[in-house]
Amino acid sequence: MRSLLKPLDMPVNQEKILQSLIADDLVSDPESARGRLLREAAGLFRDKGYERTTVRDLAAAVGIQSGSLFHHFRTKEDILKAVMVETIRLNTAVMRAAMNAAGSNREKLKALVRAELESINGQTGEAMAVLVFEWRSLSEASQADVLTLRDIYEALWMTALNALKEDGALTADPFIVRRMLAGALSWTVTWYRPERGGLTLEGLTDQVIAMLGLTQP
Amino acid sequence: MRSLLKPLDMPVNQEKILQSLIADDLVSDPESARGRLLREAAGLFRDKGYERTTVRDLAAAVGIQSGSLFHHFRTKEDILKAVMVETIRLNTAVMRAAMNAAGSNREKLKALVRAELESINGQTGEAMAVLVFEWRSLSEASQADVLTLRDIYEALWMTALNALKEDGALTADPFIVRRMLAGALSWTVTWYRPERGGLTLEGLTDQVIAMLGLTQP
DNA sequence: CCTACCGATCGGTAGG
DNA sequence: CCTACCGATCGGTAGG
Repeated sequence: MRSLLKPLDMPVNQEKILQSLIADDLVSDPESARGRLLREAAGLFRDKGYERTTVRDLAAAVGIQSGSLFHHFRTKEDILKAVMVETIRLNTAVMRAAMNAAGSNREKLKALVRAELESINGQTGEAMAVLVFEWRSLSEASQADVLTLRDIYEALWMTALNALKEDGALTADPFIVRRMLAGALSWTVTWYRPERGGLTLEGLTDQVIAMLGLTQP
Repeated sequence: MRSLLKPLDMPVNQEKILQSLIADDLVSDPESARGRLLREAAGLFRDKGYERTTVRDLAAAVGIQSGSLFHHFRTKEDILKAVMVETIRLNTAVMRAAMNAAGSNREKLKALVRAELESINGQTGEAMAVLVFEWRSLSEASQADVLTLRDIYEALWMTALNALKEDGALTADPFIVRRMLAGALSWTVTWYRPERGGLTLEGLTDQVIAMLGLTQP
């Protein structure tokens, strides 16, 4: 298994990052049977919720019989867990790349905000929403596993926010700021509709940064 | 039916507001059979989710048989809807009182932030969490009804934020600020644990206000 | 508010 | 990956 860290000093390139993760078997190939199922599952879980989505719904979405699902996954819950695990892995890699590509600490934070907004409102948005709204449906054992991955993801944010605090650019507590940002950015999935025109992702990012009231560099 | 607006020019007093709403039949008496069921339902819906909570769970929580539930509510979904409707009614009244009791526009915003944090992390917290996390489980018809009530609630926030914008104290867009605040404040239910010591509700409120970067009055 | 029960649907399995 | 099926559980009802 190659290192998750290796390709990340290159410019942000989601496709390259994805290919690298697939090669390391950290994320399923979206065109494999497993990959397609996980993508459909993310969509269904987000739209109907995990509990309302039946194994028959999942099977129908990829055109197989419900009994055949259990050839790929031991239980329905394993599917939920896989959606979450692969989503965090991909997003951690993307966020790290975005952060490393940025220069100043201020730019690093902006890159994180923008990347998280992109994750939530872009292609992986369904899966990100599942992570937020279906947490309770995960067994405690699975929660613990996913939390380990989430800690790595959150450490990225804390690195950027702590650096800004040390610079004196941030007055509020970095931990609190991150928790508030996590809620605020996740919540955009319920109201932000870029395709309807109006605010662009860049504009939304600027609004978030402006709201944080960082002192000028 | 007396007006929802009448008692709200007096100082904030949750108990008085609750009694007034009960008298007007807008909220169930917490000691009535219906009121007790709704409170238990809110707790179960938050802990297990609406779908995982069975009518047998609900009945057991108030010490009756599952068939008897349908004497009080026509369907399980009606229980979810009632939890949401009564929660918004109560919180709208409480928020309005908090806002009216405040002097400056800046103080009004702070009062709203504090009151919403109290709602989310206090006695009605379970029900507030249900409103956030179980929205999808509500039928479209019920969603429309609840949205009508939520619009009134949100109008309170927009009044306060628009006033600050006109004062020149707020630089960001009021609508965006409210959406971000809605997410950030709701999300506290997942991590903020005042009983563990550390940050008080007042302290948390201050952090939120500081984060908004309002220019000094 | 209880007893007794229903039709439907659920996640999952066996054997190919 | 399919066919055929299972035991369990679900929301809700009838009649008192």
